Amino acid sequence: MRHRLSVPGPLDLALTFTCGQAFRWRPAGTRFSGVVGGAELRVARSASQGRTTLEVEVLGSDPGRDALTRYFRLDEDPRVHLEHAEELRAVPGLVPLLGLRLLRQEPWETLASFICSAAANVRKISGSIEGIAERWGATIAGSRRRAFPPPQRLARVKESELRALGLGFRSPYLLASAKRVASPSWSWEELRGLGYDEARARLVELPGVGPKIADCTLLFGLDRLEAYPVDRWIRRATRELAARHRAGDEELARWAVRFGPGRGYLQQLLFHLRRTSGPLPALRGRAARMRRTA
DNA sequence: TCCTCTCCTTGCTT
DNA sequence: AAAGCAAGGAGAG
Repeated sequence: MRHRLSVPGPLDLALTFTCGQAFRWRPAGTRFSGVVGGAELRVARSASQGRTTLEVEVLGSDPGRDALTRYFRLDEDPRVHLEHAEELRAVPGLVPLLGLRLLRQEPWETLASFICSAAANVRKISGSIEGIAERWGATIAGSRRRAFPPPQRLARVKESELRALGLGFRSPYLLASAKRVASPSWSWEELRGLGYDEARARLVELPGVGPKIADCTLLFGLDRLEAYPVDRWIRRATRELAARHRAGDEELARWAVRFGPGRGYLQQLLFHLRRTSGPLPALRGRAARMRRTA
């Protein structure tokens, strides 16, 4: 099955897939291959007459056109998220990153991925997630890749098996969280209905999940763009922008509320920018000064 | 309550 | 070759 999806606004596939939000995408010839749900997707960008199109080939169960549009967030132009953060236009190198699309990923896979992210790098996280899928994931018709296993499946593996995959100290956390999420008392739908603070508090109760991983799960897996995950790079970036070099993580997240409802997306741009381009200039806009105590 | 420090695995880099 | 580093969290002090 093939789909051709029209793309509003800029689109940079390499940036979207390698920026550290998702861990199952990799180059495949001139395209990118990724696993989403029960399908392998092979995607490429094409453009003609000023219109951009995303070409999607589906192997396995077809998510359907609407689900793909949602996953790749092609129902919006990413530039809208800068409307409440005009001062960020002054940050060199930020605007060219707007081709990065924040993906709407599946919450369990997102949670598991970021439990694996503790004190790891993107390459290691990808290897861990791919290893879990190869070992316990369902096969995909017509593809050599495998789906990411549901929590009920992962809840039945042994900690030693996770350690054998190289997950190290993250192994007991991932296993225990899988058991919690697999239990009947856990409901992602209920979580979606909660406010940001309550949903975050619920996630932090899971073993191996602190504020940062909870925010990543909310942002990448539950479509909550008000989440602003503060990791070591965003800590540096935001301290520099705010010119508050002693600020703690929660204080930085509160400061970033000024970036508006799309701050989670902007966090992703800042994360990439800070990693690739070094220190950022302090914001000097009127808003930055007036709301310094917000 | 909040802050700081250390430990926890692994593998690649310097 | 020893140390540093990588989308952190838990527990102690």
